[in-house]
Amino acid sequence: MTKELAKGYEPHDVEKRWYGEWESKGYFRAAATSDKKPYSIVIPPPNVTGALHMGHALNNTLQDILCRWKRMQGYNVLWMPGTDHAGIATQNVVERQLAAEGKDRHDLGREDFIERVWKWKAESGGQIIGQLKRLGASCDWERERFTMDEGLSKAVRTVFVKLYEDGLIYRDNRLINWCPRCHTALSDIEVEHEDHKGHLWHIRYPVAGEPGRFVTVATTRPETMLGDTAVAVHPEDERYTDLIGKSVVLPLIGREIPIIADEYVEREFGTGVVKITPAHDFNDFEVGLRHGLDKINVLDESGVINAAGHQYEGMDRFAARTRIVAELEEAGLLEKIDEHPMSVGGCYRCKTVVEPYLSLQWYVKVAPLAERALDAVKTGKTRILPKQWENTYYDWMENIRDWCISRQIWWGHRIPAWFCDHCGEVNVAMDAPTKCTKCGSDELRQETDVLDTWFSSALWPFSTMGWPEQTEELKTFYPTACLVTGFDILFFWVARMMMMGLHFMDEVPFTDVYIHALVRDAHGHKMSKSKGNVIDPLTVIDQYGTDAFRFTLAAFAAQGRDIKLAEERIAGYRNFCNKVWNAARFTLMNLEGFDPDTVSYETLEYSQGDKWILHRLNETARIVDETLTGYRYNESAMALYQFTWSEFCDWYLELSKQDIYNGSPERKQATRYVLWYTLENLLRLLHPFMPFITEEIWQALPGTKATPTIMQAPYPVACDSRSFPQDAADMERIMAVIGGIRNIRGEMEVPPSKQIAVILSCDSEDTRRLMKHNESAIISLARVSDLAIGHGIEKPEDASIQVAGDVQIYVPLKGLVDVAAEEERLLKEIGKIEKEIEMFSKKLESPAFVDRAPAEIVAKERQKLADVTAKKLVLEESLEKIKKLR
RNA sequence: GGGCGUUUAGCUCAGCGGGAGAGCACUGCCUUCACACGGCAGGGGUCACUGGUUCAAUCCCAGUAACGCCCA
Repeated sequence: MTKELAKGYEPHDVEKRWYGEWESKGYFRAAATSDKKPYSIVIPPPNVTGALHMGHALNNTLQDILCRWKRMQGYNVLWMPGTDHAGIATQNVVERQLAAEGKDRHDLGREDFIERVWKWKAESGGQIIGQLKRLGASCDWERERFTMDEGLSKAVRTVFVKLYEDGLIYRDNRLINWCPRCHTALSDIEVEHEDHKGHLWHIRYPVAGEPGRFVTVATTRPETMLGDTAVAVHPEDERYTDLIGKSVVLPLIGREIPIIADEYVEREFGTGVVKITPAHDFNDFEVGLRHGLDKINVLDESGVINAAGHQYEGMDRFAARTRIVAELEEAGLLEKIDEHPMSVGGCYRCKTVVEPYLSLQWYVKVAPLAERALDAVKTGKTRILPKQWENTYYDWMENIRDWCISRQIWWGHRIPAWFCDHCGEVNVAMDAPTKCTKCGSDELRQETDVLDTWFSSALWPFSTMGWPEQTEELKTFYPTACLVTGFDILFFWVARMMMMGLHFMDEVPFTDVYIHALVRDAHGHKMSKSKGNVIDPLTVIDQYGTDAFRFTLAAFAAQGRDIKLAEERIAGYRNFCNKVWNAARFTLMNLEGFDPDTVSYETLEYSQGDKWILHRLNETARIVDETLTGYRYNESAMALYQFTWSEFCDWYLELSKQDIYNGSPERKQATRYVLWYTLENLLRLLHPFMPFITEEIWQALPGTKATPTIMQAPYPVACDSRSFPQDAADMERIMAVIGGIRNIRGEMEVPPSKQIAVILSCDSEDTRRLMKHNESAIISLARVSDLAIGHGIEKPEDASIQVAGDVQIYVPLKGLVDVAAEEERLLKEIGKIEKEIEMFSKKLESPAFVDRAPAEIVAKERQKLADVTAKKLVLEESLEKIKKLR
């Protein structure tokens, strides 16, 4: 039954082989209907242009851990995969290709361009799917969706029409954020603000009809003065009271504009006089509305000055700035230039400086939607974890502004609205109407704008399950169990899914939102191509294997903290994989001819060590269950790591050797059973974290398997019948004795090849029996040739001593070491103990502590002090004796 | 300007109201029949600073500083 395993773990072949097997056998498939309890997660759809980066790797590893875990727990698990059409990003990719051919999208025209994008997608889009598979992602690939596939497009149109009919979608001509390179509107959150060193230009505007009199305005954007339609002062600013109602003459242009008073003006800013440019500044736009000012747009869609800019027409906005400043200076109208730090908005796709731009766009009225989304979190229908993010969510939801959803690009869901050229009516419908619903004209033009990419993503939890059709999938899997994501898309995506889910499904889209960290480089910097500090997950996988990488991510995924990915840690977990592998090799080597099917757990007689490892295994299962339930991945990973390495390998495997090699047939059989049992359970516990190596080993284990894959084997649960706290505690006393002997060996530099004689003097009969009962373990793990156990034994004069609980350990030194070394060792040991004694004594001497601390705490401290004092006494006596030997 | 987070061993990070932990790195011994990607033993920390609460603070509270992030 058992197979030979290679000496070291070689991940690549194993990964490829098992992933292919799992996928082809349909183990990732979810049933639309099932008796099992459902558990569903929708993947945050990566951009179809995307390549796997650290963020994806973390995000998807965490989801896969949950899915594999829940699947093993017997749930009907759906992990819904797919990709996002990523409007602007994808259009940019194809436009860059065209540019390389010396063309732009207008050379192709809309239809051909879109066709070209589809072609690009078919050929090179979605490479990330293959990369997710290398990560081991157990998505139900047969259900893979795309935000622009037919079903999802229908969902998008349905939602748009319904929201329009509900009065929650409207058109308006106002200022939006405009990217002069992408030639499209952006929503507020698609603008990334960055601090820049800017300037504050002080410009003199001559007062009309009062030659020689000026007001000085301060501005960070002098070129927009071309569109000024007023200057404003604070109504209570005494410096300018007499000017209110008068006019100034706009320099360079000569247009006369009014001086108005508005409380928006900060008296302390600049000179207290500001220019008002309603078409190019968000605040000025509001002022303009209050005062009925004209809005003069001086830019075209590329950020070039238009005809309204008179002599500056055709100049780029930044060139115009330079020219205007120069000409103002020439005219003696430039008073001064101050340094001025300012925040500049950039397009989140291409980093171009965005322009507040006056245009007619479509909006979603979000206030009513936001209210429900807010309420759902406040009432706990959806939990956001870690909890601190709830406040961020509340803040944003409470201050939310209407969502600009139209984009002037071609790649995306075209807005289902048709304008009647005859009567101007806007017809919004699922499908192209043949005539105007108002006037019956057939002169209809479809809106050319497409929807914000995030509009379709907002529907993802239900559109992927077939909505608006009432499918079995929707019934079974909506709402989903958990959404795993980074905080960077909390607003872009999570908040909007909440709003749309509640509005259209009347239920939250997920009950938990788990927000994970951002992956940074080892120094805490954001990874970016320009900084050259990007670590490519695929390179890591090539180098260390998927399992090691996944385990690293899980171990780093502490809540509420960014991950600084240190490569040494990955190497450390690669070593861990190798350790698991070799533990399995050892176990299999010793299971030759062993058939677990013929052995029953109940009939075997277990040793102290057996019970200890069974107990620890049980505890580990309990901890993993608890921590994973709370999304405390790092704690699960640590518990598994410690158990595997420090307990199973370092102690149990070593303990088992003497029983396997020298034990009675019964002892040998029980040991083989416990080895098999522990390893088999451990593999299942580890599987969600390390899917490949666990499957590879599990398949090699002897015994009949109830399932064809470890993926479907039940996840271990802690049970009281396999909990042996007393035996485990006793075992730990044995381990302490072994530790004591090893300490002497180590400190005295006795090589492992040298066997030593040891005398154990126990303070009680109980302890003596325990030691005696486990003497073979002590002999074998401490490499003892001669072990004497008794109580009240006098310490031989030339022996080295160590104390473990109520056991004194004597190691006769003759021929091993010189007394000086022992003296030094004892002094060191006593030094350590003295510190402890001091601490406990101090505490117990304080009446306040003894009187007010809980009795059990005081008793505990007393016991500790007694133990430590006794130990010190023994060590001191032996130090005296050693000194005499000199 | 508003909000949030972080500060613990040389490095990367856990932890947390009652004797400071892990991995890597470091020192010593060891090619012990699973593993040198290993074993055993060991060194190393006024848990950022200042106050407060408490019998007891690395942990709770307040403030300070440095760094980072988000929003305006």
